[in-house]
Amino acid sequence: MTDRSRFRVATFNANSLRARLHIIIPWLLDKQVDVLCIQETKVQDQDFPEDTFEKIGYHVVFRGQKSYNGVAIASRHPVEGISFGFNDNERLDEDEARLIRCKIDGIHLVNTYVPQGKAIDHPHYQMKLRWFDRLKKLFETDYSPDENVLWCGDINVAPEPLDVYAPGKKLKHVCFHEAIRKALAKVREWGFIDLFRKFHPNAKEYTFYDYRIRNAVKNGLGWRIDQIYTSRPLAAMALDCWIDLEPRLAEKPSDHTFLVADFDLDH
DNA sequence: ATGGTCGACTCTCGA
Repeated sequence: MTDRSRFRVATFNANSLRARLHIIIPWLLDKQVDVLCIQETKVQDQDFPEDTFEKIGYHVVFRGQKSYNGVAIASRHPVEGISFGFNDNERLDEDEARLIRCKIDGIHLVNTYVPQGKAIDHPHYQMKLRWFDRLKKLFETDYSPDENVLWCGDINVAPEPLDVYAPGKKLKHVCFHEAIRKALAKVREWGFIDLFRKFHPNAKEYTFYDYRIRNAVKNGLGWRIDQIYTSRPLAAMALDCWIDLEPRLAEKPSDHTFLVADFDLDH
């Protein structure tokens, strides 16, 4: 896996980028990652640790806000066509800190931090439902399923019962409620392949473990709410997709893990 | 598992 055609992409909800640099920087170097999509950076642009990434050979593009949200993409390859948020007429300021797009090595990348939604009877849940509708429109208007498109990030939805522990008890949870799973399914209908599921159809593996649950990893009390989706042509070039628990097992852990995918861009 | 822990920032909110 050292040939030039190998392309490794990862996604990570940092829950404060600056608080996770001790995990992210060594990991990028150790795992030879080409592109890392980051969510919940929780850092304003003027305070972004750009030098830390530049020093290890990564370009980084980002948009953040104080305390909440924030997205970034770190890349060893040149980054083109950077944009933030949606282009529709429902624009919210925070959308720019939740959706970042660019093109790297001929691959169209969309990195999202989907709103969590709070509770199914809260206005934020309606906003979350609309967010997926807007995302579906964005893919329909700006991309073709024939292109190499990769959409990843903290999707904040477990797509299927297999993707959350005790699914029967999560039916009213904003990350598993029927309406939100249907909204996500409609975006997926654009032509996306869920890469983790492509390679691990029956795996009960999760990308997020709540801090508040003791021994959550050991007891399998997690959620697969971070995902990497690709168009069919790009999925055909995928070699594997897996969850790296390193951030969750670190001495000063994160609640999310790394989700990684490898591609052979020559095939 | 049926509670609780982090991170950012004021002290309580968001996840």
